[in-house]
Amino acid sequence: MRVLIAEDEARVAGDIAAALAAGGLVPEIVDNGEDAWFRGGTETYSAIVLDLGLPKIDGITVLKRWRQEGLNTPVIILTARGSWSERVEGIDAGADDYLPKPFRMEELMARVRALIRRAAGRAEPTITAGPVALDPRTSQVSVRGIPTGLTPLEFRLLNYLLHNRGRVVSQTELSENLYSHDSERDSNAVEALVGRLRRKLKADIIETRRGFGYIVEENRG
Amino acid sequence: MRVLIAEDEARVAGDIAAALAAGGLVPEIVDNGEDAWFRGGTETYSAIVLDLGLPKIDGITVLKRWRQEGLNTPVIILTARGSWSERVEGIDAGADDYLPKPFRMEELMARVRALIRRAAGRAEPTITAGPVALDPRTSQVSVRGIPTGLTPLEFRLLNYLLHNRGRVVSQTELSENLYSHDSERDSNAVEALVGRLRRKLKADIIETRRGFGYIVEENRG
DNA sequence: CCCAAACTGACAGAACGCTGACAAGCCCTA
DNA sequence: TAGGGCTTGTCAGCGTTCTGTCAGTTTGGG
Repeated sequence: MRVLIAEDEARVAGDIAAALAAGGLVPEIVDNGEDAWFRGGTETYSAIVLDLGLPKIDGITVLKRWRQEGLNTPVIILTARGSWSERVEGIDAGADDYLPKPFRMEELMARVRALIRRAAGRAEPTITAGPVALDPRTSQVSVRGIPTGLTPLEFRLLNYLLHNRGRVVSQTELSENLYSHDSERDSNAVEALVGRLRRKLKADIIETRRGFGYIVEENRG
Repeated sequence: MRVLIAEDEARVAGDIAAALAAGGLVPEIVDNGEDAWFRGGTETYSAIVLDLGLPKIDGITVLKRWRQEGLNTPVIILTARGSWSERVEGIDAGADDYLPKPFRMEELMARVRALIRRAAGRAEPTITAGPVALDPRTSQVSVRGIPTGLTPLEFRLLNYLLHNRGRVVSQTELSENLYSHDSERDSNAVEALVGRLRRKLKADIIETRRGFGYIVEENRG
């Protein structure tokens, strides 16, 4: 049971890590938003403890990106004392719970455990678009019921598009979200990727909006 | 600013209504889940206060149905004291905020106000003029409800005109805003562009002010 | 009636996106 | 460590679509 701790104050992070470890969990610490985003998006954690005041990328932004990418790991955010707006914003951005600072360690532990327990029971519904079904739990994609093997990158692309159904997603947005950063200019990597994905999903669910980007239409049967 | 209160205990409902009214909001009370679902789905409210323990249909179910129907009014749920699972369930079901009972009335007021403010911030983004509707979120334009495919430049032109409704926009202003740099003198690119756009939007929303420029009249009715 | 401004259709060069081929990088196995 | 398979970025060629320009026509104000 790995738990990601995104907290820039080393002492606080250390305390949380110690408490979690004492509870049988495996803590990992990052101290800035960029690392948090990357680690959270690429590794698998049972839960994430996210401080909102992070260097480089702010916590809310990190959370929003995760949710947009389809990450559904339970996230508990640590908010400044009495900052009500932060809490609402956090919940809007997809936080599962929040804890105002300062807090007692036992309380954090209780909530983290509760989240993990819940997440274990929670069945994330598969996302579908036409004949394509994506199951985030097993990372499996099937077309007309037939399991289809996708490469990791293809899967991330499809996942992102499905989580943003009904919206035109530009190539820049895609490359920003699929690759950690330093988007290469003048590269047709995304085009090639889309082409490969289309060939594997025989279904024609990804439309091109020339000059705008790609779109998966909202559920049509 | 109407607010729906779904709460079966008459005294509590009355208290909330009084507090909201004192805050300049217009409260409406329903005392069971069925009415809540119906009223919430058919009337327009700025926010909804939803007790989870309702007769006939349980609050979580009502909330889930609303969200499924696409209702995106902010909802704040009232949960039983210390019932952690209810809160998580509520958020999963689409609640924007929760408040454990018992609560101080000021706190409820603060949260309702925060939600309304937030909702106002994410104002409905589609801009309309006559039968033409432009949705920046999806980069889609529809005329009389029929999606209409525009090229990137046509889209930018329409977008600019709609953002400047009721004002005459000169050709130079347009070419300065549509093209990144040095507008060509002696070119009728803009005229050609306007012509193409007009043909696609069968509607006659772009008027010519000979010698001055173009204008899209302010929405009336 | 005159003339400039605006419109329209045709056209060609530019921009865009798709595809197949290839190669570099990576992981696994022998 | 070498080799094979898989993944993914790059490149070049191709067809499609977009868009500026031109030429000819229409419109509208004075």
